[in-house]
Amino acid sequence: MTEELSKQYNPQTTETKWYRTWEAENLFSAQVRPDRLAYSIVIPPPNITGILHMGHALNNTIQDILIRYKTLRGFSALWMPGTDHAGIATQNVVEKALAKEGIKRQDLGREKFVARAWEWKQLYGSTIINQLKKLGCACDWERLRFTMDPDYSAAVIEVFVRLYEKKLIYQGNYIINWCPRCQTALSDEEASHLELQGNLYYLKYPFKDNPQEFICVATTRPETMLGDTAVAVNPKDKRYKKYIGKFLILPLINRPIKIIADHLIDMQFGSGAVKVTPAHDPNDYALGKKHGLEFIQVMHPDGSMNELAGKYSGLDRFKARAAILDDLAAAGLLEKVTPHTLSAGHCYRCHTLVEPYLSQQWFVKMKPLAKPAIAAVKKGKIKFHPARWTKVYLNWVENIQDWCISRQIWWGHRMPVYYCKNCQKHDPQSGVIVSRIKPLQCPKCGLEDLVQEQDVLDTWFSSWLWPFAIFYWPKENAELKYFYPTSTLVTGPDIIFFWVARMIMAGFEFTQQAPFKDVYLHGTIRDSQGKKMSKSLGNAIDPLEIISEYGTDALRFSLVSITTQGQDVYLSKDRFEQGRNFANKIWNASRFILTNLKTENLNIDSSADTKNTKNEKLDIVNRWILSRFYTTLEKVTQELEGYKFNEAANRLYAFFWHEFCDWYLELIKPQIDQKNTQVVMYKILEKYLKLIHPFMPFISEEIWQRLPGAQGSIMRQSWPQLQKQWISKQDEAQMELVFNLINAIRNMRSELEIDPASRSDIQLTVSDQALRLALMPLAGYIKHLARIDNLIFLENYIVQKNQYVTVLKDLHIAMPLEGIVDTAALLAKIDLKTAKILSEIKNKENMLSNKNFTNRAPAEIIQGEKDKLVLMREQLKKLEVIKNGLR
RNA sequence: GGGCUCAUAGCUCAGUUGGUUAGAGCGUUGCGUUGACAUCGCAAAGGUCAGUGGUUCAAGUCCACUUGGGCCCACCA
Repeated sequence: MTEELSKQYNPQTTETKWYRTWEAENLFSAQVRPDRLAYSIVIPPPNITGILHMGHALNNTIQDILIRYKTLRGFSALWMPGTDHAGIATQNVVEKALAKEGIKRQDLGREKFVARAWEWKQLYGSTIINQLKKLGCACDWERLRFTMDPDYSAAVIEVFVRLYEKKLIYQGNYIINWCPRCQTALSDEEASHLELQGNLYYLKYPFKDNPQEFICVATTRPETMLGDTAVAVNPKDKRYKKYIGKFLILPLINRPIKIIADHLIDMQFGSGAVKVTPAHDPNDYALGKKHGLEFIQVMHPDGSMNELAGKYSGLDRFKARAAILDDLAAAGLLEKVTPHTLSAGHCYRCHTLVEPYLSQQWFVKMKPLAKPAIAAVKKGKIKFHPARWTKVYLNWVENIQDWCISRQIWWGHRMPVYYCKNCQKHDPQSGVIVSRIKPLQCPKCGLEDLVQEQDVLDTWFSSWLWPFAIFYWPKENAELKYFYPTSTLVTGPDIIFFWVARMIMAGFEFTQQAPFKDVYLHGTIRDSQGKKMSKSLGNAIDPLEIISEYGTDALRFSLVSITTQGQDVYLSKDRFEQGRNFANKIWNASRFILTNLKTENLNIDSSADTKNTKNEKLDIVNRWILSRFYTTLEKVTQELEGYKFNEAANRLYAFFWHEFCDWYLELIKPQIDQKNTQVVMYKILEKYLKLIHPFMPFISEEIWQRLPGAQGSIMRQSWPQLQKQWISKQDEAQMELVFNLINAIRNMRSELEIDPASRSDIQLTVSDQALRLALMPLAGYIKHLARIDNLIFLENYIVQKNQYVTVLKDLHIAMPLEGIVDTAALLAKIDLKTAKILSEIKNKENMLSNKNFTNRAPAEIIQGEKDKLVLMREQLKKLEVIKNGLR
């Protein structure tokens, strides 16, 4: 070793060094290689406004594990990176920045505003990309895409035009979710329903021909009453039957409205009479259409009341509500107010209460697109992991509603729709032109008076093309052919509807294929209270802070080790200590191995473990660790293939710490210069580094580079081959017994409070001859780790005074007592053990005397139970003997 | 209203198709020694597996219900 290794692992210097090297050496780049199988993942593109949070950290760590693992397994593994323009989110951020300068977006105008947004994107849009690099992500950065790249935008336009031509896109006047703050339409998915503590207001509407009499209606949104155009009752309702067809006077506005009948009205709810506001409520809209009612809109897009709201015009909707209630109360028309919980949509970007609003928007007809997306999942062409999400997905796709895709913002893909002003004079519909490129003149009238649609497309209308548009679809090309369909999608269940389902639909519609085979859905990261971790709640643990405090590998390992498949993650900061300590453990074990390695011992090529026939040349300790290593390799491989990342991580942790370090390295210390031991020790470390590399890329590379046999980056190595011939249950069982023996002796010493520095003598009685002969060669190990001077093997136990004896299966471990010993305390302990064994024996006896059990249980289970009983009885007998010895 | 999910050691959680005496990390207690590691080692304490009932030779594991968390979907105004 030319360089001293420090006592502690220092992640900071290591991480930046290796990430730079990997980038410089182009190790993230995946090529189209016909000689290899392709494995590909497209990143869920983070918003350009995004800042790395724990959700990203988990999501991208999992993807990185898959990519690094598949690369080691010999796939041409591509991780496609990119960012999302995030229409509303980005527009809001840019507007906020402008507000600091005292500018509104309207002051700038569309063009200048969009220019400012691009500027913002250039400045801050890759923040998250740099943060992903700190996480160690092995993305092919040269292929970085953005949802508003020119090619990508062309794909979006292409898709719009194709759907329009198939009549799957239409324009119409409907009630949509409107965010009065963002001043744009939202899709149903973008309006997240939150429970609100509100009131049910009972309003009295007087009859037109008899103003002394009233019908009472119940509403949660009294301000919309200004737009009422009817009152509806159930035709079967005896209370109101006689009034159907009569007129009421809408208070405050004094407009006559008709009483209509519809069996959709629930007689039980409220007063049984419903005010109908077709322009401000989706149900009322349907009623309005059905009964030919007038649609009166009383609100501006910003949520304030408009000129049709009479004296309330100009008031914000909530102020208008208060004023209207006051006025109704003053007029004696507010019958009562009862508390009422309701759930109402809130803008998923700014959390403002969404207003159902009648407006002209563009929609995608989803039912035809859903068909193949349903079939593919049902047939298992696409699999969800964990499978329970399949049901959630299917439930949504099978009940899919049309998708409102137009947004009244400026940042995004402007719709490829043009209006001919001339044609629209005669008929609004005939003036609509949908075209891939801006037409110079109207194809119908030939005039050049064309304007482009102001609206942009929903951000998700570009994201749903991600898996193929990222590969320059619709252009035919080698990448698309080779890497698409992609292999695995890794994301959170919160965007199954927004994104996953729509990608599946787009995949089938535009490429006739499923865009991916597996969908792995990880849990949501929550704080220790179970709340979703988010910046706005102030409960977030910043991954970058964890990286600088504990290291990236520690962050990654800790996160993954607590992510049970699909289960939410409750996180507190101290979890990351485990990862940091583990990295340090790997570091120090490697340091120990490397400083004790005699390179001349290593004929790397003729490594002992690859030859099946040389078994007997290795002693059991080396055979044992090889057996354990290959068992670990086999299981970890299975677990990674099955997306059980936490199980793989915890297995790797337990193997390295408790088997390799705690037992193996301690056992071999006295024989560390022995050639076979050197080879095995080195080989295990070398292979282990590859297994841990997907989880902890930095430390594994750092140590890898210090191995005498290392050539090139660990990223370019291959996953170890499983050598089943090394897996030996017999060797494992024998070592297990040695460990139990050592533990028992340590335990005795601890119980007897023997000075740790001193050494003891042990008489070990093993009646089974074969076992005795097997254990005798291992005496050296036992003496070494249990701190024993003289270890004497006996065939038959002889009761002796002044001995402390423990029973382990059918072994007797006897230790001479020296000095003053609290015999009473030892006896008490033995009594406790005796009592425990007695009750267990009783249980077993009951079990075995039960004919139902002996008749029905499998033979090997019964035999196992019998063996146990025999062993227990032996133990009991021995405990009795020991007791007598102590007295 | 429908659906999903969770309840196991003081805390955070594992526990594969039912089959040893139910595990880990952290925390706690005691002791610190062996040719890497105090971000460490050794030992110990700590559990009626939320409750009730059922299926079974056998239930933490399967079923039903109950209680208490969390989440999603749905147009009762």
